[in-house]
Amino acid sequence: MDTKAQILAIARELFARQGYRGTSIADIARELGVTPAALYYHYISKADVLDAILAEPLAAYADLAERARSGRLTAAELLGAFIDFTVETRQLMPVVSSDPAVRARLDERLPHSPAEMADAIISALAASSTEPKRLIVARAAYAAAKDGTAAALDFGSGTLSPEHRKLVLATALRALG
Amino acid sequence: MDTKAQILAIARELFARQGYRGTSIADIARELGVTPAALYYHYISKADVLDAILAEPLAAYADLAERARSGRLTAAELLGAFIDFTVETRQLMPVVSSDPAVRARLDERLPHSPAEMADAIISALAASSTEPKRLIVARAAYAAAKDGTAAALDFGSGTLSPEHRKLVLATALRALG
DNA sequence: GTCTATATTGTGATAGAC
DNA sequence: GTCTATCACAATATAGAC
Repeated sequence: MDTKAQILAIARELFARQGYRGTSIADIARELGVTPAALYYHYISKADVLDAILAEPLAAYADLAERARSGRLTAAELLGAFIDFTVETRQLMPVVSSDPAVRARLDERLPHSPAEMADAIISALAASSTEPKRLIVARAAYAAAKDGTAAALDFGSGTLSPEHRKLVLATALRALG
Repeated sequence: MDTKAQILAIARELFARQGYRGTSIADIARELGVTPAALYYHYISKADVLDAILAEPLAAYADLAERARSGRLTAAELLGAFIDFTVETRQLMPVVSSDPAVRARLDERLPHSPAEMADAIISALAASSTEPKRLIVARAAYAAAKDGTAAALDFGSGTLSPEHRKLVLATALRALG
């Protein structure tokens, strides 16, 4: 593994465990076995490391939101895709996207903020209804899928069995009504 | 309002908006119209301010977990109480409890960590079953109640109407199966 | 109760040698 | 590519005057 990728792997883990603000360049450098200055050869700033880590998950999320907007997916397909996305990004998204500093950065750098993308998915789950009641239920179902997946990953040592995937999907669909 | 309470009100809002780490003593002091040093007359440290803010919500949460452990509540009663708790602590709990620095402090200061209390409630929702499938569904229902309530509060300008409360409760119960 | 002044530490980041 | 040395700054916190 080249150094840039190593840095990302370490930063990913530390950001997930301690948060973005709670992790210093020195923390990452220590884990890698170099001095902080060495990191600046590979990435021009701490925020640049964050960007590199989030680029792929955010692109996948944007893609999911785009498919949701198209209206060509059933609720089951949409929730299933969201469950799979949650599995792939489990360590990172919850911790990092809850850091206000990170959110502010993403809001000014992305065409659509993560919150807007979530809205697109939730709106599609509500069958594009603008009625508050449908949107409340859709957001509850979205949360059920996310946290149900997280719970299943906890019990499955980090992997989601097909059986548990079915269970979580059925639970979220039940919530959706 | 006395100064101590004013400080808490300001800190509560800033912590909710910018996170604990993202808010400095200087930020709070500026909002109050004094110098940072003045705050140290009222609270011995920034963590002390945090403790004062969280004491009441955490006690309420611990009480809810205790009632869950007693096994004397139905799933509907438990979820209803959790929805009401979520309404009362809406600004604070999500942001603050997702800051790793805050979590670490709470873990070492409380008899039961917030995560343990959540487990107690989720276990009760699973009817004290230790089967992973039941616990996964229970956690999904718990999340549906939480985020459904948050969505309803968004649409209701910060208040939860009886109608929306019924809706969220029904949605979470449906997820629970 | 609040101020000024300051100690102290941590952090992101740069310059320049090797 | 990595180092040493260092800067600039922000943050928590304290001392002591008013």
